[in-house]
Amino acid sequence: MRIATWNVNSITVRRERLLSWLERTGTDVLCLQELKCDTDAFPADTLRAAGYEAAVHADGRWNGVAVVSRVGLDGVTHGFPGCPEYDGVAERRAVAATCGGVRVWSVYVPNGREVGHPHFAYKLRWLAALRDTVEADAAGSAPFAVLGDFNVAPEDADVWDISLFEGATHVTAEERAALAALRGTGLTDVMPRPLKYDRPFTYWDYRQLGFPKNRGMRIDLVYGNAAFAGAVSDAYVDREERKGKGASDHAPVVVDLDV
DNA sequence: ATGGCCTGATCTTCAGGA
Repeated sequence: MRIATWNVNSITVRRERLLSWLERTGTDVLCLQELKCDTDAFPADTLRAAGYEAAVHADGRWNGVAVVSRVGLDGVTHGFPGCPEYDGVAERRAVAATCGGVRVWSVYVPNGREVGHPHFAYKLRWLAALRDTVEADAAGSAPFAVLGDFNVAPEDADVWDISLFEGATHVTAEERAALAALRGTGLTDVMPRPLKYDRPFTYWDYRQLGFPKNRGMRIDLVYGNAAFAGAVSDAYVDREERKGKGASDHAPVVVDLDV
């Protein structure tokens, strides 16, 4: 089974690229983030014609997540209990489904904006609530994974130059501790291989030639339980998809499983 | 990779992204 996660930065703009990419890679299950559309506007019909079902949790301008599968889609869960609100709004940042015997969460962790900003505290609360949500499945014997845009670089090596991140979000001890707590439920960081250079970055800013200069970050992660991680035969970042006009600023992370 | 942001809405200007 080929399973992947991709922050598409607008499903509306990325629709044709997405369809071509699914066909090119033969991906069975795809977790999507930052749809930037209403649930009604999600191209479910187009995907169905290509053989994929979709579980969509989206609310318009920002956020929005989905699980797209051609190997079944059961037990769909929109959001999770105890998910914190921001500014009184329950943002749509998580959706789960069981696809071909593998249970997956597609998550879009809040950005945090700046250290000390209310959004930063929200980000930490959100990760803590996610940890509580996945605890039972992570400890289970069935293959399970949380995939998505975590908006945290787990290690200093996961950004192109750590010296430029002094005081910035995405690399703080608090954010990394929240990720460590999540892993503490029994999840392993499935490290993808880069197709070029030495580190598997998944995001490059649109600005200032970030991609050509490889000023990237590894913030799109696959956290799998023992059954999931033990079945991984390959994992890579598809940086080819970051190239050219009309690319998302994130590249897909692809994982092959022997299940 | 052949370049020095992109997206959607509050819509020609701005918030948010990270």
